[in-house]
Amino acid sequence: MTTTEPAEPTPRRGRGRPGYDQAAILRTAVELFNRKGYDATSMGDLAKELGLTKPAIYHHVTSKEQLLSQALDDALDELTAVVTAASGDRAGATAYERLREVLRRSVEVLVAHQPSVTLLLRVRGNSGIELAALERRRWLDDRLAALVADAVAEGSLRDDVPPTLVSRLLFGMVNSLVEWYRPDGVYDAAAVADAITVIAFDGLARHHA
Amino acid sequence: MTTTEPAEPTPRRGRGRPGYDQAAILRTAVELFNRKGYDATSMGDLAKELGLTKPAIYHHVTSKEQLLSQALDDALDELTAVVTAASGDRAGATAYERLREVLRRSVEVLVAHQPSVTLLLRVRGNSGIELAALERRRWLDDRLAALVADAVAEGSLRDDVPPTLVSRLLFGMVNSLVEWYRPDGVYDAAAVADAITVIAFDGLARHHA
DNA sequence: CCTACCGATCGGTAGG
DNA sequence: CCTACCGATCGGTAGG
Repeated sequence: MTTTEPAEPTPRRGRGRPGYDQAAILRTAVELFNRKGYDATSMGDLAKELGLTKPAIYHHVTSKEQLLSQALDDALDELTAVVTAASGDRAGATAYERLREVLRRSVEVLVAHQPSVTLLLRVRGNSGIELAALERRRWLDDRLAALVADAVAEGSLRDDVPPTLVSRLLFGMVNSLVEWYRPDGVYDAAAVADAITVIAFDGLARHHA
Repeated sequence: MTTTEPAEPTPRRGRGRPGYDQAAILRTAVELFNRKGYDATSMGDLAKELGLTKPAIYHHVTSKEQLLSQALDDALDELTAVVTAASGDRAGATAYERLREVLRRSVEVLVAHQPSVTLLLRVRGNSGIELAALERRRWLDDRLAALVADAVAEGSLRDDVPPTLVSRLLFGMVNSLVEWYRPDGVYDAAAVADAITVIAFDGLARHHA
């Protein structure tokens, strides 16, 4: 199990206790949620990780679910921005170009917001908050499927594979990022986006009919 | 939330109670684990789903973790068989052919054993059983990465994308199956395997340099 | 009266 | 298989 240092306390404003703010607690909470799972993470675990007592956390945060909700909103807001920017035909951009763009920007979001997106992709719908997040996710998936269908319709993508299947697999590949990508590793977001684009559009095979 | 009927009780052996056996309880348990998450599923939930009391379950099963362990073993045994069959060069088969084969057979396993594989792919390492499963998974991933590297080395796959990245993305795409594939849907295992193979090796783009 | 907490414990529920 | 429970721990809150 990886040892993780809690998010840095905000720079001390003079004398007194370290003083976490809401954002720092959220970062540590999301990291724990992803490492152990949301349900398996107790507020006591979070307190220990932060070097606080459990009641002290409630000085900054109203509930465990609020932490989940904020992380899910962060991920969903970012992904929604990407999909919205790529949906609807912008001046002169083909569906194919917009699909490439949404793939590239999705990878950037997954890399820049990996903790919250990871949490989002693991939501099961166990509460109202989770169900609402799943509904927003479905909206995103529908937009992406429509974009793929548009690219097939305009003739830039092959039409011998069902567009819905292509959409699932394409973004399944992108989403798998959260399971293995490490920001301190050898690949940056651009390298991953390039690899995905090459695989998806040009294929890996060197010689084929 | 989807309503799910519990696994059918084994055919009654005459008079008396329905009489679940271990396998039927395991099926229902795994289905619940996947729907709500392992930690969020209580043995009471499982009892209600089966129409039994909580203690009655322990007549058939020794612990909640045992149910998890059996499901993980099922998934890992199946995937290991696929990878073992494809690893090491069999008579006359190129790495490229073996890679295509392992992709196709992986899809078949994911479809035929979706519940247990889904559970496997969500394991976080929260217990000894989970850590052992993660170790077996890592072994599989290493074998798959080696197979991709072999295919690049023999010249059948393009070498301008890092093989480790290709391996991650390829099996990320395959593994995403567990998140959306429905056995009662329009696509069978062969259709999905074909789509993955086409995307991965030939690419989606219709015209490219 | 503020902030940033603490020690102790609440009502419920977990797996067994 | 059920009724009746256990040791422990859950998320959250009391007064100070």
